[in-house]
Amino acid sequence: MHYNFKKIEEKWQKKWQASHAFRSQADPTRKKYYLLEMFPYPSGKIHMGHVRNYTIGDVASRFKMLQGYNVMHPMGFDAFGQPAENAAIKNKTKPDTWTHKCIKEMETELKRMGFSYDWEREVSTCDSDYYKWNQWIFLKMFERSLAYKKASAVNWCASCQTTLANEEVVDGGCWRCHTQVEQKDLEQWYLKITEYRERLLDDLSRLKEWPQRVLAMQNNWIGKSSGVDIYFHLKDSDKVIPVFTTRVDTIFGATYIVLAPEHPLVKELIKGKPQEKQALEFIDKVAKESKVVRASSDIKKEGVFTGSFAINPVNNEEVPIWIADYVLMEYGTGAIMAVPTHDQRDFLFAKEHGLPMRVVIQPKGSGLKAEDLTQAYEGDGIQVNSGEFDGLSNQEAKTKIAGWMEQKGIGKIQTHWRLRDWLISRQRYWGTPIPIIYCPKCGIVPVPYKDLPVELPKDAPFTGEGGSPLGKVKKFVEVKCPKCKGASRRETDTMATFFDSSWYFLRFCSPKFNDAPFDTQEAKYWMTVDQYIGGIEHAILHLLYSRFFTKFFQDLGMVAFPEPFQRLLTQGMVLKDGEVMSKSKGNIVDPDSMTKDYGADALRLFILFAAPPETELEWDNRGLEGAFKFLNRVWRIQDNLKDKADAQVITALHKTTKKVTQDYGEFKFNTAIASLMELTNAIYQSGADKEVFSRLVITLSPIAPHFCEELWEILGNKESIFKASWPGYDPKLLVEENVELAIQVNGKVRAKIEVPRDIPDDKLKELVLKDEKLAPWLEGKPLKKFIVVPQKLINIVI
RNA sequence: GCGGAGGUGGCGGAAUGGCAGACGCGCUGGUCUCAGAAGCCAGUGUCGCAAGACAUGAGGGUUCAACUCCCUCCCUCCGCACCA
Repeated sequence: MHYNFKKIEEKWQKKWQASHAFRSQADPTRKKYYLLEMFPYPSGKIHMGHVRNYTIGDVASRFKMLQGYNVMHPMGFDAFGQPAENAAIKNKTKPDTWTHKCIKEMETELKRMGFSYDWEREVSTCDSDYYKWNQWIFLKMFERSLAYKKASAVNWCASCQTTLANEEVVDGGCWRCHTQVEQKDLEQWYLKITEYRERLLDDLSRLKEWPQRVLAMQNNWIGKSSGVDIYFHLKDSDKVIPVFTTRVDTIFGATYIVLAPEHPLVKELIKGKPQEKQALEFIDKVAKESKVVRASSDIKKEGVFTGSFAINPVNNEEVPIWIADYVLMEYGTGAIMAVPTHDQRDFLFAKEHGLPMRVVIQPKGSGLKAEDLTQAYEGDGIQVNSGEFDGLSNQEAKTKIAGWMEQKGIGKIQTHWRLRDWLISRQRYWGTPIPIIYCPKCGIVPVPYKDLPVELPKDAPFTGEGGSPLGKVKKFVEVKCPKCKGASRRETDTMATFFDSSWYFLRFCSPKFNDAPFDTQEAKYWMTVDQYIGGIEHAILHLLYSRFFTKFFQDLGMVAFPEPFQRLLTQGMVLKDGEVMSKSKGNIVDPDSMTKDYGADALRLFILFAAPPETELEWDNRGLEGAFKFLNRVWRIQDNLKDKADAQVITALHKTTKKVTQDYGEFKFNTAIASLMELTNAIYQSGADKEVFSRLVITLSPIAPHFCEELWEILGNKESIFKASWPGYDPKLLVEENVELAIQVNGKVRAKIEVPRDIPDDKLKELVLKDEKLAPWLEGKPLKKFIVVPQKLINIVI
């Protein structure tokens, strides 16, 4: 017979709810711990990824609780977004109705897992008392010119019928539906995240408890590169083409320059030249290629001559101006100087089109000749053919040439960034309305703060055709201008949902606060988030935006810290048969059905035991059964308690307590569980008393909370186990009187010996050398060394 | 190409200079039972009857001692990328 998990889990879930067991309140006399897991999109059902994410968080949270911290562990819903609209169209319902139904269902499933959330702090981003503050933040940004509107080529997903931020384009496709993204010219709202790029980059160094790879990805994404803008004058006019380079040391080897086909000067350069027709054809061809195709054609470098020339400002040489597909308009200045001898791409292009080459960097101890090169030399060396800079090391020359060019006004030290401003307009209904009014007289007018929230009309028509439903709601669109009271039109785009999630961790500090997005006093106590847990897929998007918002609040004087998340854990994915679980693959394991068969505690135990939190986890039904078996094994201990446990078991208990305490703190739950299993095995060998069993139950409780509450009660305790305190361990009890040492001869184990723990080395040596098992190995050979590693092993070198 | 994480039994994984494979799954045997299930006990890296030999992606090195440190290389996954 197994323990009655169904009854026990329901019982304790009810008790926790009734007693507000996980309610959290600011208390300056206690040390706080803010534990947060990335809140879910309310699809209606939780999946194994959620279970894993939230179980890791729950164990950490309950462990901190037992250690006496004032823990805040909130949960909410990232409730705006497209799936609600799609569901509304499909099921002929409203996004609002559908979302709230899903939230209810998901709450139920989360509660069934026994997670220790403070539900009184719950927020849903689709409620107007949440999104009102999105609008408030937007207006604050607008006042500071951090929110602005501009016309530009934007990423457009034809399937989702909306624009996308750069961060939302993955491999040239929409992050949601993978449809190839098109470029479209539109006027859209942006947030000036680029104004924070320097701080976003520099402060990465503060994030010492973030995974390296997340830091690396953000660093990559922000993409700072330092170099020099060099001004090339056109030969036949006074126009200037700036080119950007990080290798200014190679400027004397620049034998031609290349523009991106989209470069604004190109049309002028080719006008009336014999090459005009050919060039236009080429530009047209490149324009038709998608970004993906253009990036993938990495062998052949195609291009045409414009017929025009420019002047290299360092030596007044005439250099031809080419157009090529390998130069990108969106990076640097959209134009490069080409140094075929010292850049592989330029080398290939120059070979292809017979362009001149000149060596300007000579590697130490060799004599490179341009005509002998089979590839570009991109390493360090000594400057040659570089005028007054000859003989310098190229690294030294880099600084000197840059300074010299600035002085002569022919170049400027420049930094280029990959990060672009954040496009937040979405042509969708189910999101936060952008609080802007367009007045024919006054232009762009922000909605006054007193008029917030701009509520989403609940009765928008959902047909799935003809653009955003918001545009069809007359009473929403047609408004009076707040300034001149004239007839005006309301913005019908909504905000990207990543806006909503960029500050929810602050809202949790004071979820019902009415005067601002959050109560600065509450935030002062609770923030920063001590531990944040979520999927690696948010390494850039959500985590970058949240960092940006936090810095903005810092500038508003609302928070005093630059970074929101102290420590970050990115949990690995849950796989089935080596693949990500997905509907299309039909390999989904539903957590809810697993809890029905084995209970939430067994599911929690298995998911933590099967792999360390950061690595991928292969789902294994038999592993889950094993976890259930272990719980039953622990359950049966209560039937055979004796009056006093053996010294052996006491030692095992203290060892386990030490190990579990350490491992929980470091999120090594798999080895913590292994240690608890070892203790259980030891108890099966020689029995436990009530004290030993009680401590086992407490140390297991963060992982299997319902199960342990029940045993705790059976053991005669009146209060919840989570009111108990975390057991310590006695270092004196960790060591046994006798220890077994391995005896190695030349590094190979040949015998074992049991000796008193503090035997002196000379006694030990005497004892060991007498050991008859070693005789065959030692016979007649002189002893060179006798190494003792205390309480572990002995190595005899002969 | 740049950056990050990895490569250990049949499987998930443990060990961060000190007895490789903890713990679990699976498998084998025993016990209990009329029988089965569950439970409990024992065994289980490979080769070998054994003594023993060989084993942590490959090869080299440092060390009394290397999964762990150093060098050379291979492979897998992830992010960025004709980034000038």
